[in-house]
Amino acid sequence: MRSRANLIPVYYRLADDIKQQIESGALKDGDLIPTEAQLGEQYGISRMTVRQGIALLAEAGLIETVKGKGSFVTRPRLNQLVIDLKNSGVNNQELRYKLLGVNLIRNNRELANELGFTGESNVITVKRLMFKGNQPVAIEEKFLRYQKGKPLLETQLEYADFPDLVAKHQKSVPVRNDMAISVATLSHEQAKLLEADDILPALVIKQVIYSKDDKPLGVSVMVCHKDRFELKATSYPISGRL
Amino acid sequence: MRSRANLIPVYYRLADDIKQQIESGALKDGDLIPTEAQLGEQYGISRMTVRQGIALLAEAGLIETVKGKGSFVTRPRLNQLVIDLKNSGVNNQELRYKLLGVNLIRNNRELANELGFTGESNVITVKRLMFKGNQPVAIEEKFLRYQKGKPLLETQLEYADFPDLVAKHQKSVPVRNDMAISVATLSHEQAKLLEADDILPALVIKQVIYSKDDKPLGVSVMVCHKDRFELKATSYPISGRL
DNA sequence: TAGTGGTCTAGACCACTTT
DNA sequence: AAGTGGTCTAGACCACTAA
Repeated sequence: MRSRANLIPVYYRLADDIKQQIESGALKDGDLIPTEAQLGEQYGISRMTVRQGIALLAEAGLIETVKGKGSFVTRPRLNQLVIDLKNSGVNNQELRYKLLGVNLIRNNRELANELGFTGESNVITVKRLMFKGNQPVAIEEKFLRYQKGKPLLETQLEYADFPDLVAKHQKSVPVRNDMAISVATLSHEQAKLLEADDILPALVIKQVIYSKDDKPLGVSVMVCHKDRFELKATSYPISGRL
Repeated sequence: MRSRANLIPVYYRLADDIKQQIESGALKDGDLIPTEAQLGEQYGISRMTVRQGIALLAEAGLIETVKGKGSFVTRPRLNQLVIDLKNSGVNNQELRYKLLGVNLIRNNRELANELGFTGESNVITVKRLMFKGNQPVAIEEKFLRYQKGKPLLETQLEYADFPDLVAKHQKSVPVRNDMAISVATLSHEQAKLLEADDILPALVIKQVIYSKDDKPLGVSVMVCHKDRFELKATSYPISGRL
């Protein structure tokens, strides 16, 4: 029953109406929203269409539906924060890259084991320096499980982000990326690259990308200048989709 | 057309089948999956049911559908990492809390302004120490916009996480949580609380919770012992729901 | 037993893309 | 013009929850 004048689907309008009621406080945490049948009646639409709207709200984390009971209002899940490496902070548009070196380290089973690359003894390393303007902000070192017949292209090495690079070089499909954020002190060499003092603390961001069977395919370690780099996250972006 | 023997919905089985094909590499990045009509034919189900399965895959970030064209396989979005404060690392189950103090700071418009609490001059502060076992791992200081007639309960102060506390104390509904992760050096006082050396670097996690109209409702600053605390994130969890 | 959400059908018309 | 996905209908039966 979409109005001809506007292009907004009915189910979307329904979802937005309820969202407004939640954000204004008219519907509070724990409240039941009207049943699907009631909403269908109110809006003069079929139940399947109502369900589309309700699905949107559930996706956004604004409601939770329980079979046999109804749909309850829940507070948005502000405990879940999302780091978007494509946009916020890390692989930002403003950032420039300088390739420091690419190496194929052969027959080093020790290193491979340390990285979790089981059954492999050859490791590819890629080292880059990240700049904001003319200031170096971070050193990034990537370790890739060696994959025969999947050469790395120059352009990828310089510009591709880590998940992309792994996807391009590996035959296994990458399905998970784990990140650990910690603090370390700059080594002499690192300090020189970042044009910083020796003893300066630094933010360390380590990523490990896994295949379906939990085999590590690649490891990335970023060492970031504490005053020039800040990692940002925001709450579950799905909430914003409505 | 659900089999009587199993309880798994058809649309779910369809989605899982395609997921397997993607993760095994049979369907690659950029490939078109069969059209909705074709899938309906293959599985002997109606188009609306096919669409339910396709919606699951799109939610998981495994495909993207384009009107008039079809559904394309996309690599899982490993650039989006999720920090789950409820489970991973921060407000962990294993952590214990010790309340250090609660204060109502009156008539301090300077502090309120600094926190972004426009039009407010009273600020509530809550300070806690977080323990893992008997070791202090982090100092957490929260600043809340003062809200008349919404007292803070003892149990909330000691156990509630930050978004919860804000939700309980504010009349405005919290809708966004922004986080910034940085590095600092421990002050003398902080070092003493964390039973650490004075000059030790520390991980600083700052959160700001906003209402619908982008008014800050609360600020939380966590100062974490570098060797006892590691912040963890993992790729978009929706991918795992299938 | 009555009410709820979960699954599914067999159609329809539309907007968009490609040929 | 033909094919695609997007929206929507008016039913149906089921599983679960509550009284």
